[in-house]
Amino acid sequence: MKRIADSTVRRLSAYLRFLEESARRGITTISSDELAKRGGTTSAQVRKDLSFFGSFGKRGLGYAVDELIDSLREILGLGRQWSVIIVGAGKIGTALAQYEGFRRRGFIVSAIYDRDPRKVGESVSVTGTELNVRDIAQIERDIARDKPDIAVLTVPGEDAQALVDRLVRAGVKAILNFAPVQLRVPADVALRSVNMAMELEGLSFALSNRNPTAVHADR
Amino acid sequence: MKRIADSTVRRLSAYLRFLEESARRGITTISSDELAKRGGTTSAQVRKDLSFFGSFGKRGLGYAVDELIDSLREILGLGRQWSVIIVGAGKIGTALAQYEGFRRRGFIVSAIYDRDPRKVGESVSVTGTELNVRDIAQIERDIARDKPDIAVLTVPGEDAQALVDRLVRAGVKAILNFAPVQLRVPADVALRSVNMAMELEGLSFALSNRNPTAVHADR
DNA sequence: GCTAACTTGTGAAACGATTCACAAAGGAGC
DNA sequence: GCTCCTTTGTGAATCGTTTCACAAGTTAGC
Repeated sequence: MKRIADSTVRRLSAYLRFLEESARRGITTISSDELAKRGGTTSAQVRKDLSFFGSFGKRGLGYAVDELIDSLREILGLGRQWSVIIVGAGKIGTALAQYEGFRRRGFIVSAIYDRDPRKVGESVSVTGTELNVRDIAQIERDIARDKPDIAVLTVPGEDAQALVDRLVRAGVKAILNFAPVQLRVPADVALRSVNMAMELEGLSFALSNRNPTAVHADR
Repeated sequence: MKRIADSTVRRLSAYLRFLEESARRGITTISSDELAKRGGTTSAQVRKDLSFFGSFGKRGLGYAVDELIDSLREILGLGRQWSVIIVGAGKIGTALAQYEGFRRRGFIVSAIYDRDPRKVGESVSVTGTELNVRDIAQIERDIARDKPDIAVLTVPGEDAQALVDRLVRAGVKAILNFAPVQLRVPADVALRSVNMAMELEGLSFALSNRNPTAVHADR
């Protein structure tokens, strides 16, 4: 029961994406080396990543594309649909709600919230349907009733930690945070943060230090 | 000079954010331990991170908040303004253009592009001003003339690599990618990627494997 | 059935990042 | 000036991840 590194999980996602593309092109078999080239890593890394979960290849031959896709989807928990709520109906929140890539991968946006009374009741078109913005005041009740799997947080930084605390208390076990702050959650809650200001600062640093520091990081 | 790890740069951003908050609250001095608590790390880590760039504290006392803010801004290259172009005027591109956090930190959106003729010419309100969506066809000419520092890529995955190649050929040295694909750039171009599908898959994995029993056992 | 060509799966080695632990330095009280 | 308390800066130890290197399994050709 080994702990799987975050970087490993990210690479598995990348492999899956490339495998799906390969399948669409009719490729049926692929080697760890081909997979590595496209994922920007090495064949040993690919094999090591997969070896945490079992052995999926055939020596001398490589991996069966369709089988490996199935295995990776299983490993990543993509064999089912996940329901997602979006907390914060600002520009980014509504843009995410409308991003069809989510639905395509099984992440279904089931509700969107804001605390601004002027926004509550407004209609947001989510791929395939329409959702009305709900009042954040009712979020605890809704969570108790609907048991969403994942909350996406797109509120101003000042409000983020207080909202996370409410979400966690209400029983949310996975949060994707877009607010530009460092959040604290209990150990049993999964948290990922996307901090665009931080990414831009990373680029700023790279541009300012264009010495040997070959910053070429695509996680 | 030693190569600075990506994780270090991210933490420096986090320290800076917390320091700015502390300054607003009137705190003038801070220890590595306080800084660590808030950044979710350890005091030794904080001191090590800073030690790559010099020695900024006073033994027995800690760090002067204002001085450390200045030093970090200098290190991260935030002592100047950076001009940013946004490539792709879809939902996410326009949402980012309007995100005022960028401007506040010195990242000025100077142009936004799309290839859809119906979008070209449309007006997008960027904090403080208005920008007209330009035709991607003219992006090489514009880059040669305006020399933007950073390009933010918010186009569909299928188009992303081809566009990156054009941007790189035109002389762009830093790219922030939002397309859900693994991009290749030359070593002298800084690249950061934000892949929301990958983040959601990371949460999916965490939710699926949270009874840490099923994950791997044998050998 | 044998050989050659290939590719996986995996211990071991190398590498890189984090944490430890402590000497050095600054401030406060007397 | 001396002692005590605090906190930095940093070499050394530790820990975790990546890369190496090779035995073992698979296919193809003859």
